[in-house]
Amino acid sequence: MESEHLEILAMIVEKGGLTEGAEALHKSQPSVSRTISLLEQRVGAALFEPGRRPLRPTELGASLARLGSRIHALNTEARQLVERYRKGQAGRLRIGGTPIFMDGVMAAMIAEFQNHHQDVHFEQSYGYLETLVTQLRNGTLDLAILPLHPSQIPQDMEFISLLTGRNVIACRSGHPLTRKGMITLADIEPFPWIAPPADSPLYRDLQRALVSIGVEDFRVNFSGGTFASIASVLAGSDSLTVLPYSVVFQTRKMTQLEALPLKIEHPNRQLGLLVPKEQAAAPALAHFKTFIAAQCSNLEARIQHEQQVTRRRG
Amino acid sequence: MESEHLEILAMIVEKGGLTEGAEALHKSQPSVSRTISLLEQRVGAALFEPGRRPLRPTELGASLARLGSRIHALNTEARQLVERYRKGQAGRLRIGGTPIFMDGVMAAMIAEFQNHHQDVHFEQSYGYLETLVTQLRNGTLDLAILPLHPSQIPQDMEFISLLTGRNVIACRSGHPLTRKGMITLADIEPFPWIAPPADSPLYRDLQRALVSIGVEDFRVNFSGGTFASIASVLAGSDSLTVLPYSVVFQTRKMTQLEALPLKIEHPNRQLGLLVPKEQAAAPALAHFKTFIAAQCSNLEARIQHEQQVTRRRG
DNA sequence: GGCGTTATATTACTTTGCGTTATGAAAATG
DNA sequence: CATTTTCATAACGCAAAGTAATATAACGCC
Repeated sequence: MESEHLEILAMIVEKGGLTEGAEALHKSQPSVSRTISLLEQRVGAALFEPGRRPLRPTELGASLARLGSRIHALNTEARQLVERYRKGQAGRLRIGGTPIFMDGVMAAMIAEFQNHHQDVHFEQSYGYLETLVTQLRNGTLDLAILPLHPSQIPQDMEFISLLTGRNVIACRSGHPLTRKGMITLADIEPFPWIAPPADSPLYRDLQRALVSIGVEDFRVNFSGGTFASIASVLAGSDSLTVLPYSVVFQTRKMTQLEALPLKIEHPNRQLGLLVPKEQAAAPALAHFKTFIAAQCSNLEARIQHEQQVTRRRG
Repeated sequence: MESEHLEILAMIVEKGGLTEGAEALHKSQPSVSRTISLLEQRVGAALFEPGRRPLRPTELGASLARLGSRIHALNTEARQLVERYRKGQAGRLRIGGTPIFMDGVMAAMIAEFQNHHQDVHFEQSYGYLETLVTQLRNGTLDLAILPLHPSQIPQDMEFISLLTGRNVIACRSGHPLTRKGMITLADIEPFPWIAPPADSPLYRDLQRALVSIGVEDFRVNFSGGTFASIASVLAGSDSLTVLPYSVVFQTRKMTQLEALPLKIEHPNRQLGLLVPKEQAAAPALAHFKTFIAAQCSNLEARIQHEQQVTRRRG
């Protein structure tokens, strides 16, 4: 017994006649007539009362029609799912990236994206360049978010630059150092440092940044945590750390952080979005890419604007 | 998008491969392979990760497979329904008959039948010869239960005789008359009568029976009710009425009734089962017919047996 | 009851798609 | 790197579904 036939039966019963049913199914009347004949033959019993003009189903016919109707509903659901998937309104995006930036900037943007695309399901994970590229290649990840130097972009990948990778020294708002105009090496010296995970690019950034401003020896009193723990420790102490400015800017209200007005060496990298150069990417991915690009462009503009204001004031 | 294809997809995902899936579906591997290709083409997206040997579904493929699996479950349900219908274990039987006999004898037998055929649904109604035959003819009834004289059997109907239509005078057990050996006309005279609905054959039976034993004028103190109300009134008073003996016999424990040992004229009729001479009757009907015939034959035997015992004693 | 209208069944024929076997290609396995 | 396993493709026959044209049956209406 074919599901298709049950659906046809259901439509005929619903519409109350072969002719109307055939019309609703965009088929000819003889076609559905024969389908019913075939079905009756296979079932071995009449599905419609014989010799009745307003074609009325038998009990068995009505029961089968109910099942057919439920099958049809599921089929419709499948069609709608495909439709939404095609439009990028449904599906699954597996996104991986460097922990601090994912937590500090992307999470909020993903939330905003889901306000417009409710049925897109995100699977977020963390990682650095090598693992991310591997995962992108073997298809366990749909896109990666990470800081990258142009020379590091793999041949088989597309990199969309989102934000300049500028780092800053971050501290709690109200930190003693924020009250000073010019900050010297000696001013910084007393405060302990929070370090990101030792295998992260940000950790190397921290080292190089401190070297660049002359700090040779620094005391680390917290390391290895995620952004949430770093932010908490930072907000509850006078510790310092190095963070992407975008992260500080985006989360400063919630985390009570601010950036010290101290130029530190920043690596020549761009925070951006890495995806395989595939043709068969999930439709939702395209939407997400343009959405994130727009959000980050907006964020960059707000950062620029604030810097101009600060410069004028200072 | 065809439900059939979704079912195939579901099976492949469930079994974890084209080969196993094809086997489970009793099809060849190339066949299901092409079905999936076609489905992917129509959907416009990959349903399985490309270039993977233990064929793994994509997110979309898995979602569609879940729907396909539910469709398959419904299809299976439909097949099982048909199967049970064929075996007479499912379906609907619309049964109509004369009220007293339906309530007094048939209802208990239907209950017993349903112990063996749980999914057979009964729609019971009441009526007399004319309406019943009409309903059988226009297909709003599957079978009728009624008393019938052989000459009354319509040409296009089959009549299965179940019980002799013998009537008795019924009263509550413990009624004053039950203590007498021989009952005379004068004994009966003081008691009021309960009459069945005036349009019922039983009402005419009552009249003729009383005339036959010489009662010319009788007092009716209750009429028109169903068997339940007749039985209640009978049990709660010293009234008399005329009932088929099978009804009294079958329900005497529950209703506290008994029959007076008084021969009354009984019409030359058989209580039986009337069905149209159709070829396409519901399979459950055949089962029901033989079941009821057996039950009634059994009932008749028990009645016969009791009569012999009573005769010997008296 | 005969008659027109309407709905369904039937017929004849074409096309589509599903089934098969045989065979090739690609990925995993050792 | 060879072997095995698993999937994709090709070629072809057949069942079934599509069509238009037409016959037939049920219903309603004088």
